[in-house]
Amino acid sequence: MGLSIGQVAERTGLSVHALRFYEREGLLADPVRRESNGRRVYSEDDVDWLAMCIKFRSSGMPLDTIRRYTDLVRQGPGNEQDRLDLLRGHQEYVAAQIEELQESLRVITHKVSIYEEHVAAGTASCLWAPPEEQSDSAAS
Amino acid sequence: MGLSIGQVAERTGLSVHALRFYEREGLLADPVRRESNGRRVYSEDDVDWLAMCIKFRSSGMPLDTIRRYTDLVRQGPGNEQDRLDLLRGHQEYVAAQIEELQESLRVITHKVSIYEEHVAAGTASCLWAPPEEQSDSAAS
DNA sequence: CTAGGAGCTAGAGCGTTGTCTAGGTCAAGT
DNA sequence: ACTTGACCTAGACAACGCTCTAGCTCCTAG
Repeated sequence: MGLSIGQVAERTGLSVHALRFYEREGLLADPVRRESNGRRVYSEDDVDWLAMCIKFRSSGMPLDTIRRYTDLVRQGPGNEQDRLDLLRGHQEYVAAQIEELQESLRVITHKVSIYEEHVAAGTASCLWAPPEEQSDSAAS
Repeated sequence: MGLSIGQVAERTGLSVHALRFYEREGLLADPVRRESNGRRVYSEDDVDWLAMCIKFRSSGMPLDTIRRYTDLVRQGPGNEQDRLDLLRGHQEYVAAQIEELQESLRVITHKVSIYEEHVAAGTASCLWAPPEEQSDSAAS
């Protein structure tokens, strides 16, 4: 039931350093319990919470915003609208990111296909215009 | 035909500081020309190249990698395979990012919908379990 | 003639997100 | 008894990607 920081590091993929750092930054919903000797004891709930933080982080939510969300949760019931606003904001942000990446991917894939032809044609490269940037801007 | 740094900043969205920074970092395919008085003169090609750099950056390519790509282009024809490898690597990276973001978006959207019900039900929030993290991990 | 604005270089500073070090405690194994 | 390994705190350091400052030169408009 109680997990050491090392165990939590192992299952979350965060380093023990990062775990302590996240705690200092106030990203844990409730203060981590301690053994008599001062060592941290994490619960499964803590791990679940951390997993959520990691999802937030990996989708580009700044630690600062995670902290604000955490604060709302820590304050308890009554601010669900605020949490919802925050989540919706991030939802839109992630959706926008996906859009942008898809657009970038199209561009990159286009460049890749041009180089593929180019390379497949072997020495064809030597036939291209010497001013490289021109051939390249033609490629993009 | 020749653009000042301010004009380029305006059309690329980069700051003049960032433009000089990029140049110092070797991200420009060819050295920017200068007026007699030392001021930079950019060509349309430079702007195109910068636009490509921005696409790379916004899709998560580190400046370092952009520099490597730039170096390849600067070296001229003959290394198309290397360029292709680099582009393919980034292509995969972007695709993976999109996947991850889509997964995150699903999770977030799920949380949002739970809070929406929650909020729509008005004071229903008060009916939920006081230990917030539990209700929340239930929500995720 | 002078003030403003844009540009220049070199280099310092900064926000974010960790990572690492120093110096120490504690428990278990040999 | 001693070593090893996990853990602790406080705080220094680092990578990345800019951003800003200081101190200067130009050009143009009033």
